[in-house]
Amino acid sequence: MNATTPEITRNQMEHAAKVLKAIAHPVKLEILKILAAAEPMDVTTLCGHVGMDCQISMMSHHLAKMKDNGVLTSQKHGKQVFYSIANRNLLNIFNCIENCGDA
Amino acid sequence: MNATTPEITRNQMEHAAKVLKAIAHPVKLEILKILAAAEPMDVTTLCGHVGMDCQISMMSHHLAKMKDNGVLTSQKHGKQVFYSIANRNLLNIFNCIENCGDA
DNA sequence: TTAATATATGAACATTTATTAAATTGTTCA
DNA sequence: TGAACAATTTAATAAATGTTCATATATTAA
Repeated sequence: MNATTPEITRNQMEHAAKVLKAIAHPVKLEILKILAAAEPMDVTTLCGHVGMDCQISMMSHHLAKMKDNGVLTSQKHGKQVFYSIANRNLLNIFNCIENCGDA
Repeated sequence: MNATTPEITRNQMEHAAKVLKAIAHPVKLEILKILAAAEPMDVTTLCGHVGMDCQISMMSHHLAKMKDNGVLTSQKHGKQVFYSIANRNLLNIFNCIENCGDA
């Protein structure tokens, strides 16, 4: 341990970077925002909210990555899979960014 | 304008995604954290704080991208260029992520 | 069992990002 | 001027991402 930046934090940084990478995409942010307002939601409905150019396959890829990185959770009911936000604390990210936009 | 997600937000999402992409990297997050504690700072000093595996050229690339996306600002003094955080509001991101890590 | 629906997966491709080395610009000082 | 230093730029390459299409799995209904 020296006086500069402690080594320990490196792992935290790597984890944080993974989480951020898992949401640093317009569609993924929109998924978060939609779920923030109405969660849980199934893939097809979610796709409808995202817009006309939405494809289920693409949605599925995005959702899988977000789930893999601990951003979302899922629950199966019949043929449908419902997604939720794993930790709503993450939603504060929107505040951070909004305030930065035009400052 | 329909009842689902308003079109307007798309631009905001795209902007937010750009900002997030510009920091979603362990070294970039570390740069932010170092500057948060002692800003402004020149490139060589910053590189020293990041660690032994730091190369000036790499640092310069990271800094350029962060500056291009409005995350950092820079000011030249003599031979050195000092970087600062454009909007310290963004630092709240660390809180969001820390609280999400192991929840 | 077959058909229909919901979602996931895998391959292929284009695009973007990260890393490194080499060359370049700009500044200060002798 | 020219040597020394700080930082940027460019180019080359490797690696990761995003998108689309085709296919596969799972569930339900007929």
